[in-house]
This record gives sequence, C-alpha cells and structure tokens, in this order.
Amino acid sequence: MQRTKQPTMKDVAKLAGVTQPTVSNVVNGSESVSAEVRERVLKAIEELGYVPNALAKGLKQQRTNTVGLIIPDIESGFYGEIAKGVEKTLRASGYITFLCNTFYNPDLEKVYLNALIQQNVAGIIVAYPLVNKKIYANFNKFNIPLVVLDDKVEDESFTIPSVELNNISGSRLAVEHLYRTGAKRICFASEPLFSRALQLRYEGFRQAMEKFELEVDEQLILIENNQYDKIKMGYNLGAQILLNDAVDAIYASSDNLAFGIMKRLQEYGIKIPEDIIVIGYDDVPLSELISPTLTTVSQPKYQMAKKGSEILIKMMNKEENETTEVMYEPSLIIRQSSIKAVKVNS
Amino acid sequence: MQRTKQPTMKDVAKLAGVTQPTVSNVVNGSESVSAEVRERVLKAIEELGYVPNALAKGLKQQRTNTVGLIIPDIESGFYGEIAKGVEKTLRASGYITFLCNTFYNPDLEKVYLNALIQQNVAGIIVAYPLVNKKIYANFNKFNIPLVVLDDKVEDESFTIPSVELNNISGSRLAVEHLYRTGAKRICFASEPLFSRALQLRYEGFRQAMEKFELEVDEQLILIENNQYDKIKMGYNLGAQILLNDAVDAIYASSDNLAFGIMKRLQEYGIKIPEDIIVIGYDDVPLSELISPTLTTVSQPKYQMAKKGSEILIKMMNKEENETTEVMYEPSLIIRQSSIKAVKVNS
DNA sequence: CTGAAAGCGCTTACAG
DNA sequence: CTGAAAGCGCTTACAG
Repeated sequence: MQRTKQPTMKDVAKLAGVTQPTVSNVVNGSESVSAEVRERVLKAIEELGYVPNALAKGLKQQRTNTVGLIIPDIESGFYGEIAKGVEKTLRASGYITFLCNTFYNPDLEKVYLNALIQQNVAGIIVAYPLVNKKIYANFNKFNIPLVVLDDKVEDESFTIPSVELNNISGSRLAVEHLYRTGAKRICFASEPLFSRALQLRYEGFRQAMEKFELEVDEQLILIENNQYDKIKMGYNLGAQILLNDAVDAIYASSDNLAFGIMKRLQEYGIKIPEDIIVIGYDDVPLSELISPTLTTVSQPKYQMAKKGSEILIKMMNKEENETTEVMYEPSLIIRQSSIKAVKVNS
Repeated sequence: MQRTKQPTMKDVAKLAGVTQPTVSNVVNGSESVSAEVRERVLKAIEELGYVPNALAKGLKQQRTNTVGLIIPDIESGFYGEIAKGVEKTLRASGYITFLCNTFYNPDLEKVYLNALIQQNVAGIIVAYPLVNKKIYANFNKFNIPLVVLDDKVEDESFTIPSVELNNISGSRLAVEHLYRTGAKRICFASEPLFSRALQLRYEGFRQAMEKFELEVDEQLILIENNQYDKIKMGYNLGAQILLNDAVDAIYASSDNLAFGIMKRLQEYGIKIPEDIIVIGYDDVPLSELISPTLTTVSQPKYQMAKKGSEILIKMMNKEENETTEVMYEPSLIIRQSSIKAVKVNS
C-alpha cells in the first residue's frame, strides 16, 4: 500500500512552466491569467491528475467546506429523512457533511463537538435537543455558525437560529380529528418530555382537549420516565393501556411509539380502528406501510432539513446576520388507523 | 459573527513560557517532557481553551482521521443500520465519518469520490455496488484504503477487501423453507440484477429449486428492468403477480420489495400467508412491525458494517496488507408471512 | 530534556 | 498579466 505521492500545485507549475501561485489562480479563477497560460496549466493538471488539497486550502483560508450534522439515531425513519435533506442541500452548495450519531449520549455529544471544532467545520446543524445543554454555550464560545432543528434554544446571552414545527397546532389537529370521530376517552402516550417539542405537544394536547370540551382523564396520560427504544416503549405503554377499559382513542407523541402500541394491542386481539383509534406523530415512511396504515401528524421533515441547511449556508457565507426563527405548520394525514368502516346508507 | 481568533500552540507556548514544539510534545505525548513543564503547558491549554487544529496536523502528517462512507440511500432501513455500524466502529477508533449519499447517481458518486480525495480521507467504505464501475480504478490510482460491503470487485489489476453475505445460501434457506411449507408454484420477484449480490440470489434460487426438485415456471420469474423506489416497484410487481393464478409463494429479493408486494396483494383481499406465502430478504427493522410480520433472510448488517470498518482501520494503520475477503452466512427469520395456521389434532 | 529550523500545500497581498 | 515572499498551525528530525 505504498501511497504514491500526490502531485501538488508545485508539480503542475513545473510541468506548465509557470509559478505555483499562477496555478492557484487558474484553479480558483481568482486573478486573471492569459488564455495561453491557463490552457498550459489546465493541460498539466489533466496530465498529472492533480487534485487540490482541501486541508492546505482550509488551513490557509481559515475556512473549510465541511459541516457537522449532529443527530441521535440515523437508523430511525425520522432522522434518516432529515439527514438526507441536510446532506443533499449542503452538497448542492459544495459542502460535505460529517455524520455525528450520538445515540442521545451526552458524552458522545461532547466528543463530537470537539472533533468538529478540531476539523474547523464551517458550520453545524443540530437536529434534536441535545441532552447536554452546556454544549450550546460552547458553540457560542467558538463562534461556529449553528442551526438547530426541532428545538429552540433560549438563553439570555445568545440566540440560535432554529427551524421548528408548530407542535401546539399539531396536537390541535390530532385532538380535533379524534373529536370528530366521536372519541371521548382519549389517551395521551409519550416518551419522556425531555424536549421543548414534546412539552409543546403535551401542552397542545391539553389546550385542545379543553377547547373541544373533552375531559382529560389523568389515568390516561401515560408519559414514560426513561428514554429508550421508542418501539419497545410503545409496546410497554400498550400493556398499560390494556389495563384501562373504555379507551376510545390513543394519541401517541411519535409514530414509532404508536407502532409499538399497535403491536401490543393487536397481539391482544384489539382491532384498530374498530375498537381503538390510534394517531401518531411524524409521518415516518413506515406509517403508510404498517397495517392498518397510521393516521399521523405530518412534519415536513425534508423541507425543515432543507430550510435549516439554507439558513446555515447563508450564515457560513456571512450573507445574513440576523437570527432567524422559522416555524412550519404540521398537517394531518388521515389513514386507516382512525377511520372506522363507513356505513353506507342506501 | 466576528470569529474570535482561536488560540494556537504558539499562544499556549507563550503563556506557559516554553516553545511551541514543546506544546506539541505535551499534546501528543510524542517526546518526553518534564512533569513540571507538562503541568504548566496543560494549565495554559485549559486556560486558553486551546483545541488542536486537525487541518494543520493532517497537512503536516499527510494523514487525517477522516473516512468517507459512500451509500445510496441513508433513509432506507438497510443502509441506516450499515451507517450506524460504520460510524460507531470508526468513531471508537478516533475516526470521523463523511456521509456521502449518492441516490445511486453515478455523477454524484464521482463528485463524492473527488471531494473525499480533496479532503485527504484516510480511507473509504463503499456500502453498495457503485453504479459507476470506473470509480474503483480511481481508488486504486489514488491508493486510498478501501473496503467494499455487499459486493466484490473483481479486476485482474487489483483486488479490494470485501465483506459480503453468502447469497447463494440465502436463497437456499428461503427455498428450503418454502419447500417445507409445501409450496410448489414459487414466484421470484426482484429489482434489476444490477449487483453481484442480486445475481447470486437469483442463481441461488435456481440452484435451490433444482435441488428440491421444484419446477421453475419462467412466467413466475419477475425481474424489473429499471431501478426505482423498491416499495413502489414491489407494488407494481404485485399487480403482475395478481395476473397469475395459482401462485403458492413469493420470494422477494429484498424486504422493501416484499412490503410493496404485500400491500398490493392485501388490497386485493389476498390473505398472507393463508393464500400466498411471502419471504423477503435483509431483515430490515420494519419487517417485524408490518402485519403480517415478514419471514426473511437475515443479513448480519451491523456485524458486516463493523467487520468492514475494522478491516479498513487495520489498512489505515498499515497493520495488515493482505487483501481480505470475508463472507457472512445468512439466517432465516421465520415470521407470520410464511406460517399457515397450525391445525391442532386432538 | 529543551529549542531552533524546515516544511506540509496552499492563498494572498504586493512588486514588477 | 506574472513572479517572489510570507504565513496558515502544526510535526518532526536534529542540535544542544
């Protein structure tokens, strides 16, 4: 595995009979070069198979074309789509993305932040509420352009551009739909409310229940205490739900949670939607494949990822200085899990 | 967005009253430094919040701690798990991963390869058979350590370490299981056989059919001509299957394909497994959530990703020079889609 | 054990 | 329009 020495601008210059800075000018189009010289240089580049060294360029310019994407779980449908949107948008503007998968581990969050700083990334996108909140202050200290997705960081000393979903109206959509189906006894099932987004979903749920004059049964507010695999969590919550008789409908704070719940209910012979209606949140790809297909509050994930990336790109280009806060509106995707068989009247 | 100048080793050296190379020695533990000096330096590092510059280090050392991961679709369950395994394994050895999502686009494959070369990555993992086969020669030319997952590149002029699944025995497991259920008329449904892996699945299917003395009906060999979304493709293939009466079982070359097929069959009131048995390939997370849960040939994806990463790490460390070819054995995960209700005899 | 020097591959003024 | 020079932040011999 003898690595052959890569040709440098110096080698190109020698072959083309010019100086090395002239090669630099040709490559970057920075200063005007006579057509004749340009051609000689391009030919030499071609001949040697010269490829610029991004490290040297970055070191000199004090600026790179790399960006860090911090997400908790690349395998989940939700973050997979986010990653795709971010990566594609950044790539189109010439940036290349470091994948930082933290598994919600605060130590790893720290490790990654450190690694990204060492790499002199031009910017960072954080796609979930970091467990280790102290890290936000670090971003500020190192002055790295940062955009937060699905969260908003509030601190008196600094503000961070964010792209979020209107989670209050997401819950309103869900409850309104349940109200229309005639459901009375509605269960709210959720992972721990560790993020702003989840807190708002819960708050929105209570607000909407009040608005539609539905009674909240505190027995039916099922919020887990510990964070772990959401599908398993749903499966466990499903067991709790089985203990309650007379539940009409379940509003789960994420699709994955809903999948676990449905699995458990179905194992016990409960029919969805005939016996119990289920609504999820996120609209991950799976939700239209599972049986019954899942009614869910849809987040425009790809749009949000794209928008966040665009904001970051502007920041990295210093095009825009003001702090931006974008909020998207959710929509309700109605599928089988909430539509009881229609009775046809002749 | 005034970026405050980051402290350098020079700044640390000045504060600690030593020279800059001494700081380097302390940071890297490369040469012995007196305990007293070390302490002074560490205190200065702490005080200034010094973080090493990976670009400068990489430039000087002609070696980085970055690796490129080239995958076609991060959103799919299969590659999501691969990405997770790769990223985690490399991270544990101090490498940080560039995510290169190609969407099976040969131009993007080229663009990414170029970007990775510019970044001076220490190595590259390719997790699928590249569409643009010429690229493999480029890797060789630039002498970048490379490992291929789920494929094997055969060229007289060079060999590339690979981690694959034994796809012949995967098909044997599937057909054997179908044989045992009593299925006679077996349909083979697949995306285009653009990769070695898929070709071997097909070959393995024919071999196994012969072995179990099952007749292959060429009408039931459904191989798509164009590559597109696999679930949609399965949905379309499902329509073709409906045209054939008397199909006992379907062996789909991937789970996603099977999902699409099942969706179509179920829409037409066909019961799985009562009417038709379905077997998939890959064991993506979804396959145990869908209803009925899907019997499938399981690939040890995480293991394969981990093994491939470990091989790459050794190559990058120049620990091992020989070309490695690893082959994993698949296993059959039997779920509802192939188990007809058991008749209990009293 | 410590310090002075060279150089990795570039970009960026600046002089001609 | 072209060339000589400095320097980005490090590592790595090498001399003391």
